[in-house]
Parts: sequence; C-alpha cells; structure tokens
Amino acid sequence: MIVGQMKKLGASPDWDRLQFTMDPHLSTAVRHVFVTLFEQGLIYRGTRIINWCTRCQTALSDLEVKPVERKGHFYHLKYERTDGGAPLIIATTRPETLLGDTAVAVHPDDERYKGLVGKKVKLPLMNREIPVIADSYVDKEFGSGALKVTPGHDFNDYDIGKRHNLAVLNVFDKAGKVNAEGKQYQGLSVTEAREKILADLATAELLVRTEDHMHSVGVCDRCERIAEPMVSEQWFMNVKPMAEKAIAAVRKGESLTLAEVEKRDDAIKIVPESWTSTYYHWMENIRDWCISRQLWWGHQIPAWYCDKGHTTVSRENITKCATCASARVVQDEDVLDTWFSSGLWPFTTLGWPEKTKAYNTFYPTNVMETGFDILFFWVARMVMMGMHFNEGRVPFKRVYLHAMVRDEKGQKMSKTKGNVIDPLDIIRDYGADAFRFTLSTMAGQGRDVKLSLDRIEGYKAFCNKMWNASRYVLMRLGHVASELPGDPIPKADFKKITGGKPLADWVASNRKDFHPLNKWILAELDRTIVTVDRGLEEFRLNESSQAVYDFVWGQYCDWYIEFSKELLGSAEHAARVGETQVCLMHVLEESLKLAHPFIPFITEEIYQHLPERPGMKQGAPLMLQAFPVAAKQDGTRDIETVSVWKSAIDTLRAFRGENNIPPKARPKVSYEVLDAKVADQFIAGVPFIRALAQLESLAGETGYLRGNPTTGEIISTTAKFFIPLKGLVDVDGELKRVEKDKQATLADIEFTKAKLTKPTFIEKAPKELIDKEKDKLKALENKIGELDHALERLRKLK
RNA sequence: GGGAACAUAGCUCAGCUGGGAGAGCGGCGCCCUUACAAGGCGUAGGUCACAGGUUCGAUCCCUGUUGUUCCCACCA
Repeated sequence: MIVGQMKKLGASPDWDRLQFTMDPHLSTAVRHVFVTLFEQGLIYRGTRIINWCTRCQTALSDLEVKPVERKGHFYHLKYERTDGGAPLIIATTRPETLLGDTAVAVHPDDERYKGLVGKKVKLPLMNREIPVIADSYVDKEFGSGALKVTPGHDFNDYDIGKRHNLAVLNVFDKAGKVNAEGKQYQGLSVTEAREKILADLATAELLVRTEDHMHSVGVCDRCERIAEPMVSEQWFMNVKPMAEKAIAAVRKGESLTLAEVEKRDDAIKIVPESWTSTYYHWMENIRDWCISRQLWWGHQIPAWYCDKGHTTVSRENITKCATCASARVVQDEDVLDTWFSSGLWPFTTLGWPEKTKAYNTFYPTNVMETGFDILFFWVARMVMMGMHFNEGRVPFKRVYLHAMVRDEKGQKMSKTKGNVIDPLDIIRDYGADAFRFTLSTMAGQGRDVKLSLDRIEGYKAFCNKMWNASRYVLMRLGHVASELPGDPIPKADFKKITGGKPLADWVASNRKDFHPLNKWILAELDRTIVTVDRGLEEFRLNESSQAVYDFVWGQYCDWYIEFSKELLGSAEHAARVGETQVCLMHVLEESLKLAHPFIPFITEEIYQHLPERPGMKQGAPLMLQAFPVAAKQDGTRDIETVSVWKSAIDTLRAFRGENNIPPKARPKVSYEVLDAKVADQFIAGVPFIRALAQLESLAGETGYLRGNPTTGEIISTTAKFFIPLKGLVDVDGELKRVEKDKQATLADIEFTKAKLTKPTFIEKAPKELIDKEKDKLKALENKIGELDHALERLRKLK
C-alpha cells in the first residue's frame, strides 16, 4: 500500500532497487552485524530491568515507552517496626508492588529516621521482614521521606537494590498477573491485586489515607497499556562508544556549510540546525539499547542454547553446540528490535558487507530525508552503525528533517485516533501535483504542517493556470488550431528562425538584440532560476516552489503573455514575431523544468505536447532534461524598463477600476513624461501601455487635451496622462480618488521628511540610504504638485 | 524538572543575516475581453501576542511576561 501511495505521489526513486529489511541479503547482513558486535563485546545478554508490555508480551526499548499523565492515587501505608517503635508511614502510587518489596529506604541525612537504619520493618500482608537502608536517592521532602524499595518492578528501586545487594523479587508474570511470590494474591491481575491489597490494608488498619495524585506513567507506544518494569533476560547493545563518534560527526558538520559537508565523509549536517542540540542531548545520555523483542515477526536472534546451558552465537545456523558439541540446541526465540536492521539500511541495501559497485558508488549517501519523530529511532542508529561498520565514514552527509503533517487541529495523525488523512483521498480530490506543491510550500515551517484544503485548492488552480498558459503558447505558435478566424500569426518554424540551433543556444547568443520585453522576461527567468536553485540547495523548498509560482503566474501569465499579444498582433512589431515565438516557447519550457520537481505530472504532460524544435527528440521525457541554468547577463535595465510600463498600466487600471469605467470603453489618452531620465524607456512602452490599459490611443501630448477644460490628469510616478473625462467618469468620484492619492502621498512625504530631518539619522545611516530617501522625497513633492494641479482642474470641471 | 520552537490580515501561512509588512483562500465592486470564470481588473482589511532593552532605525537582535505546541526525563 505504501509503495502504491508513493508511486501515486510521483516519488521517483529507482524502483528496481526496492528492498525490504527481511529480504535474504539484508537478513544475512543483519546476522553478520549481530555476530560481529557480539565478538567485539558490544552485544551481550544480561538480566536487567526493562519495560515490559503485558499485552504485547514483549520487551520495549526506552523509546517505545511514552509518558502519559494519568490520574492516580497516593496511598500512605503503615509499615510496623519489629522493635515496636512508632510505625513508618510510606507513600506509594502502586501499593500492589509491596509484594515484591525487599527494603525500605530513607535519606542518610534524614534526622527523623537516623536511628532506624539497619533495623527491620514488617512488610504488610506478607509476613516478611525487610531492612531499612539509607540511600541518597531518596528525597527527604517527598511524601514521608521513606521509600518502599521494589527492585523487581521499578527502575530506581532496581538501582538502589544493586547498590545495597538487595534481593530482586519478580512478583508478576509476563501477562501481568501476580505469580507464586505473591502468595494469596496469586493469579490476580495488577489492577485486581491493587484493589484487593488496598481492601486488606484497610481491614488491617494499615492504610492511613488516600490522596488524589496526578503522575506520569509509561505506556506502550503500540497499544497504550501501562508498561510494567520487569527484570528479565534480554540482549543488549553497548552503544556508548558509537554514540561518541556519532556526536563528533555532527559537531564537525556544524562548522561547515552544506556545500562543504558534501565534499567529505566524516561530517554530518542536520537541517534545520535547531535539531542538533536535541540530537546531542539524546546521544550524550544514551544507555544500553535493549535489542531483543518477544515478537513473532522480525529477524530471529542468531544465538543458540544447548541443554548444558552453553550459548553459541553464529552467522550460520548450527546443529551442534560450539562449546560441548551437544546436538540438543535450540535457537533463541526472540527477534531483534526492528530498528536494529533499519539502522543498517544505508549500507546493507548497497550490498554490504560485499564491496559492490553500488556500495562503492553510493556510500556515503548525500541526503537523508525523514521526519524528526524518528531522529533517535532511526537516524541516530544509522549514524552509529554506519560509522562503526564503514571505517568511520558517515552513512549520509546531510540530514533534512522535514515538517510533520498533522491534521487540521494540529494533532499528530495516528491510527488509534482515527484522524489519518490518506494521501490517496487528497490525490483523488485535488491531484497529486496540487498536493505535492502544497507540501512543498508548507515545508518551510520548522515543526508541523496543518494540512489546509483551501491551499491545496489554490495550487490546483496553479496547475490549471499552467495548462492554460501552455494552450495559449501553442496557439500563438500556430501548433494548435486558433479559434481566431484569419489569425495572422504564422506557424512558428523554429528550425528556420534559429537556423537549426536549439532554442536555448539561439536565445543565449541573440538575446542582447531582443525586444525589451523579451529581454525582460528572460531576465526574470534568470532571477527565478537562481532563487529556485538556492532554495533546493538549502532545503528551503518553499522558496523554490514559491518562486516558480510567482514567476509563472505573476510575471509570465499576468504580464508577458499579455504583452506578447500586442507584440505578435501588431504590424508595428512584425520583425519581432519569430523572436517572440521563440521566447514564449523557451520560457515556457524552462518554466516546466523549474516546476517539474514540484508538479511532475502536469509538466510532463504539457511537455509531451510541445512542438518539434531543433535539438529536441520528440517524446523525450521532461524528467530527463537538464535543469535550467541562469545566464550570466545583467537584466537590471530591462527589468527597470518594464517596471516603468507596469506602473503606468497599474495607474491607468486603478483609474478605470475605481471609476467603474466599463472594460469596453476605449478612451483616447495622451501622455507627458515627468521623469526625463526614463523618457526613452517610457516611450518604447507606449504601444504596450495602450494595449494593456485598454486605450483607444496613447499619444504624446501636443497641447490639445491639456488645453481642453474637460480633460482629467492621471499621475503615475513617471508620467502624466490626459484623459477626456466628460461622459466617462463621475467627477465627484474621480475627485475622491485623486484626493485619496494625495493624502497617501502627503503621509509619505511627512514620514520621509521626519526621517531626513533627524540629525542622528543623517549622521549614522549609510549614505546610500540617505540619498535614496532624498530622491524619494523629491519625487513625492513633485507628485503632490501634479496632483494639486489635477484636483484644480477637476474642481473647475465640476 | 530540563530543552526546543511558535505567536504576522477573518482563515492557512511566507517574510533567508534590521531601512516604511506579503501570498493564497475568504470579503466588497466591475467584467463570460477568443489561454484561463478553477479566470481578469480594481479594492477593503494588520499598534507583526504583551512589556522593556540595544540601535539613527526593530516584525526581525537581547531580556522578561502571557499563550500554544513538541522533545527529553526514574521523583516514590
């Protein structure tokens, strides 16, 4: 199912290399690792206290036990002294464990109990005497300052017991029932035993009082049943020495850049960096890893026990004990923690321990991309195992911890909570591309993603936009039937236009002579390529996807395509048709490549519809094309030029919009350039401003309109437009619009003036900024003059 | 108990080393203009959680407060 989901999502790994940790080769490698570590003394079998799940009937690692706040009770019990002195009061949350008590502990400095240490108390209900011992673990302030010690069922008590050589009593069996040690309580479950014992204590007047108590208990990660600390025989791995090296590798990576770390094999960089401290903290406090599990599914531990009690650990299955040659051998029934084999993933999947070609080529790998929820479970173990078994070389150079998808309420998805969103459902409703794009833009957050259906909807629209833009391009290239009868645009013959050169090459060598609009869109494309590239390099996927989105929709569709209609449709620019067709095509193609990592399906589909062009094989997949590279050309001037046109168009559109001038109205307008510095640039854009502002005509002002008393003046930053207002607008409405503009401009002036008159600013701010502010002030004051003039005319007109 | 993060427009979120806050969705107005109504154009909407500090200047850096979240931890 998961593989199916990944394919639907468009994940593009080399599926031929799909592997499973239980595959024969990986199983062999797992055995090899286990036996090697055993021989190195890093794996051992021992009796320890571990967390035990009484439902799953298996040992759990520390990581598999989740602390949960539970309401409980704090019971104060009376332990009678054998010397007849005042009884000890002991507080506990788990009275049933008293069955396994082997001591009572007090703090060595506790004046209240000084004389008691070394004496004995009577264990309630059990008819057993246990010693009072002194141990500094005990907190004098907590409860009564006296602690019952149950080494068999409590981690702390186990440690205390070891320090004082106390007996370890197991009173529960693997199913969580009281065993024979519990005498009259045998057979009861933990909960039943607790109730019965409390009742008996009450009867015996040994239960002093009961309080409500909130405390955290460890529950099994899988089934949420309370984990029972139990003493049992398990396999452990000493990970401390490996952890030290694993810490060193990340420390080294901290002082390196992402690019630097890629060139070496002894350092790891974690992104986002804030996770490194978490990683250190865990690694520095790491304890021996309990690796055996009492499950029926997994890699069986390669250890055999003979009838004489000898243990044989072997890479091959054995039939005889290695020590006594007894043929009565039986393999350990336990299996390994699933993360044991997963921790070997980066090298066992490449054929290790054999030095295969794949291994030599791909180890160390470049990027490990996963969720932070398995940073310890998986990532840390891979680092430790990887370095240990590969001559200190790291398994991967960079770790990218992506954000975690949560549900709409921000909760982690889980099967038990039933709030899992199936990616297939989203793909069915919105498409894989929209889903991927959304995840990419949301990946910027450090921690979690609340999946927002509205946003997916928005990116679905983007995919649609891309499709429609492509349709337009194909029409303009004459490769799709235009619905325009008698469309004058010739079918683009790229071979002829570029002389057989690939479009990209032809553009690169000729772009300096292109029309400003074509130069401009190429410059915008270059900028976008740089941004997308940087984002991908630095794992800021949201910046990359956002840059693609903004470029395609905000520049290419909203402006360039609109401009191109004029460029292609007017006889004035007939000489630019071929060049413009190439640019439309080239920029579309490069955009498809930039967008492809995010929306692979639709971009591939569109790509397959693109017409034949020099150097391109029909049917070649987009996925295999080289990623775009930005030209090293300075497009600043072109971007500036077109921004002058855009701002003029914006001003005229705002005038139309706010005055509710119907789109069908085509006013005749004349202009006068206000900023002499941009006069040439402005004049080159006149036909395009006219077209996009939907004007009948736009001509240099000759005095006719200016002299006309019914003419209105529209002020943009670089130019003034004269428009006959009569019958076109409601003069009051236009007065309001210009007045609003004036107020905003005045506020601007005030702000800038305040800045410039502050002596400390003039003294300390960078000169560049001061000059910029001065220029700005001048332009604003100029504009006020023009606005006042416009207002005056409007008032007269009224 | 220790550590980390987050708090920006009604909603979901950008804002990369400090120089007058942006997008999408939603709202309002005008448009079915032949790529696109899953659209176009215009427009409203934010003391950037709160209080201090550093700075000529703070959404951005520092400290504290409040709220939310996550991770780690053996307080009976």
